[in-house]
Amino acid sequence: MVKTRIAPSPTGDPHIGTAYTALFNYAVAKKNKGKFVLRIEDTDRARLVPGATEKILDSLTWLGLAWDEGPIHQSDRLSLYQKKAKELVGKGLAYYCSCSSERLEKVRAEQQAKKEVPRYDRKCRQKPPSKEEIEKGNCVIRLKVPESGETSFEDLVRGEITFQNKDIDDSVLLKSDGWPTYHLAVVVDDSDMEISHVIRAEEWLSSTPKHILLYNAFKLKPPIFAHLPLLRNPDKSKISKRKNPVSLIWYKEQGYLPQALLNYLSLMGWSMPDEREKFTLKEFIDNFDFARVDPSGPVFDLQKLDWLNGQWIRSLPEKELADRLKDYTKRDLKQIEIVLPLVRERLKKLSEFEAQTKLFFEEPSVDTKLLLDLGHNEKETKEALGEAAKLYKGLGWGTPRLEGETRKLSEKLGWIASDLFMCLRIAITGSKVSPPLFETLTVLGKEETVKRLKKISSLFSK
RNA sequence: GCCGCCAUCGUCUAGUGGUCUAGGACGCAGCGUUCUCAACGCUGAGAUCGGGGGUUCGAAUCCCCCUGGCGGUACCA
Repeated sequence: MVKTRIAPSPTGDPHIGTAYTALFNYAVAKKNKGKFVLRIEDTDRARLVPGATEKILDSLTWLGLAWDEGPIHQSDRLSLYQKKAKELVGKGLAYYCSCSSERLEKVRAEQQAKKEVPRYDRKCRQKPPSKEEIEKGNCVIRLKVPESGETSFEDLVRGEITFQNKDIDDSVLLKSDGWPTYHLAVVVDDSDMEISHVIRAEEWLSSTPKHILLYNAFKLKPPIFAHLPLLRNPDKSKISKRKNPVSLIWYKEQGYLPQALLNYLSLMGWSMPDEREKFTLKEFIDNFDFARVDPSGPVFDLQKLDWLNGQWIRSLPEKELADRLKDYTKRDLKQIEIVLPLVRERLKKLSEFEAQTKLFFEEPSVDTKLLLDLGHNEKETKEALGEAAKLYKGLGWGTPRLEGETRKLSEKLGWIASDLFMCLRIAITGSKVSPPLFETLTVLGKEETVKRLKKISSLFSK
């Protein structure tokens, strides 16, 4: 059975890269009617952030990437890793090391000074620490990497990849605090959980041979590997907080739709056979194929995400959109539904809704200078606003009639129609930019419209 | 430094030896529509396919070298 997993570390806010990797893992699992597992890799006790796990769960749920198993916490499996590490020592495939981090640093510094490759000098591999030292508990367990030969594997994205064993360090498997490193835990867990495809970011590519060596040491069959390209900043470096928003919480707060984010992420290093750019998660799953994954690292482009989000906002059923909007505004569902048709095609992100619709619920402040910039003096402007108020007061409400009558008024006043429209727009919305004027008035209502016009009119002297 | 991965418009990409004087999308510019802004439609600018060698009748596509970018090189993941 196909089984994939997403294995984030709770060391900070849920990361866009986690969503990216999760998406591909999810797709592979679903396409093959397999399972998608969530595992929390919380073995680094120093970097643990309280509450981070919950946020990761929330984010994946928000995205709609539901896991079939988990969340499994590595911290619940501590004794298993310890047992496995000792098992390797017993078989002579790993060894205890008592070197202090100070010594390790010193060795590294010397190697670098001599322009050698910085890596563990294998002191304890030659001369193991004494039983007493081991019992004191300050030792780590290291993998005994073969001194010659090579380790290779087939990557679904990149083909066959080979490393020389002499280039591989004797990595720490079990830290002196008794917790496993990533390398040990990932192999123990992926095999234990019967993960069939390890789909992860490219940054793991160079540690994969260590993992293969571990599978060999345990006499286990390695899973299939696929290393996804790394999302990049505009300067091509690995995507990071400093240069790009990376927190999924930010994307949610901004009002990106999960469908749009997932859709955009699918476009990173992958394309539909027919080059369609807007598609659903289901369509992604149905069409997914590793052969279409491009190994080069794509730059994450917020502008294109914005565009795609706008596309999704416009194509979602109105009811569903209104429902989504509830988290981004103080208005209630009924209010949202009334004004939504007027702003929907102007929205790129849900967070913009509040600012764009404020004028319907609260009287805006109006800068009279904007009105005068239209080329009519105070007297003419006051007259126009007053006449409009008078006209509307006795008028049956509705967009076509409002427009028709306002056009007539512009002739009567001697204004260019578009200038008068702009004048009314500013007086009523406080802005030179708004939804279509008469539709806005229709929704605003006669009473409020007349009230606002009168008020602004009264601001000008005769 | 060493090891590995990668290399088509600014960005995301199509392209798997001939249909490519390289197609689409975002962004940008212009035009149209129009009461503003959007949305929408059309047009345009924008890539001698990183460079150099091969292979071949023929290369963006295959091979080699160079260059460049990125990642790894932790008792972090």
